Amino acid sequence: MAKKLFDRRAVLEQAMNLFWQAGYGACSIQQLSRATGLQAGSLYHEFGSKEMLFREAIECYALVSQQRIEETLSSADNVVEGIARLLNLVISQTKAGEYCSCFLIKTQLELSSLDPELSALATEKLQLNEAAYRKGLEQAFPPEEASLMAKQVMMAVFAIRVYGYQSNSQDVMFETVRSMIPWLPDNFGKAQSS
Amino acid sequence: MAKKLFDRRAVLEQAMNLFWQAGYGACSIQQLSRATGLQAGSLYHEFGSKEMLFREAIECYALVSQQRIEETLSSADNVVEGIARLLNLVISQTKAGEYCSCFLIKTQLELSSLDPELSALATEKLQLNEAAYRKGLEQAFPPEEASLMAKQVMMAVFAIRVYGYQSNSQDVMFETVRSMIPWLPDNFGKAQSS
DNA sequence: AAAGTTTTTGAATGTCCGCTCAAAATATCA
DNA sequence: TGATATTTTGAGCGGACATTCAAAAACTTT
Repeated sequence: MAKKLFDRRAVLEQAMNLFWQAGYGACSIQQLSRATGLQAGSLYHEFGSKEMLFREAIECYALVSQQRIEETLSSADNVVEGIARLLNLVISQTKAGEYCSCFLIKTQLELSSLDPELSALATEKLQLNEAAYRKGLEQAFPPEEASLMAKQVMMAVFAIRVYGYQSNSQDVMFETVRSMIPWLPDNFGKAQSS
Repeated sequence: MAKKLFDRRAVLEQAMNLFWQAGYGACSIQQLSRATGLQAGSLYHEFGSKEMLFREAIECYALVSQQRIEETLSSADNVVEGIARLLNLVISQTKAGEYCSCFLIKTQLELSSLDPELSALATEKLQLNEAAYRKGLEQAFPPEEASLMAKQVMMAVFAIRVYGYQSNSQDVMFETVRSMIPWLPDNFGKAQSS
């Protein structure tokens, strides 16, 4: 049996980046072919359809975010420090040259009317993120409080992901987030980044 | 000279609703034709191109939001009450059957790569919203504080507009927003709606 | 009612879309 | 090396897209 000549994971990541940047609808098979180095036929042979490729791209993106949250929270001195570090990261990504928000949020908004099922997939993945925050927080706070705090974090992330298009000044966002989530450490936005 | 047979404003609003729901890319001229009752040729005769129609739709949406903010803030007992009322509205819209977030936010995210100019137009309009909040707040707070508070409001609105896809329970959002913006009135989310 | 002007129509145009498939290339196995 | 299995190719398919434009309709003015 002939072996595949490409690295499936690398191809998937290229496709993911393109979908993330351009959106599902605006991303043509030809563009995907160019970006991945695979011909159209090969893409279909490997992934089945544009939609199935997109689903895998979403899964890939969601897995990475989920792991980043879990690892950061468990490796930090305490949960609150970990969350501060994560928010720090989200804010710092805002100043990237080709800023393109969050793949899951973009998908949710783009496809809510056109393809509710795909939109719902993105929603599910975001809920997993929230659950990861909550789980971490429950190790230091009572369940009720942890749940509220997790929602605060999610909403702060959403706010940053959208506000990132408005302002190129991170300082403003640090200050705003700090005042919106009063339980962040005192040094939030003032010390190291990442 | 023959008179036009349609109500330009009504046509524009129908087009705006379709663009708002489906997005720029996913909205075909044929759909717009069906929704507005005008044939493709008439749409081009009147608006020039799909993009120009879209620009007018954005202007229309932005004008309405701007006016709602200004009127609500100036007619309320005090600015903080007015802002509470506006946040109340944004949260309550979340439970609408065909929830579709905010036209400006969706445009910003959809077109940031594909058509930066249109995306920037949406960004400008959102900045006008923030300016309206700030202007209102400056009547009761020092400029520095008013500016921070306006940013808090914007970020809360962004958060709600995105979180609206996650949860069908408004209570959660009321509580979260209240804890994120501590200066809201005590009855926020507990008294009347609208 | 006739002439003049603008609006409205909707078929036609060329482009790009997602997707298919027979043929060619390539790898593995006997 | 030859037989077999899998992957890769890329031209080609029908359809949907934004846009155009000559002709028809509708309205205003004379």
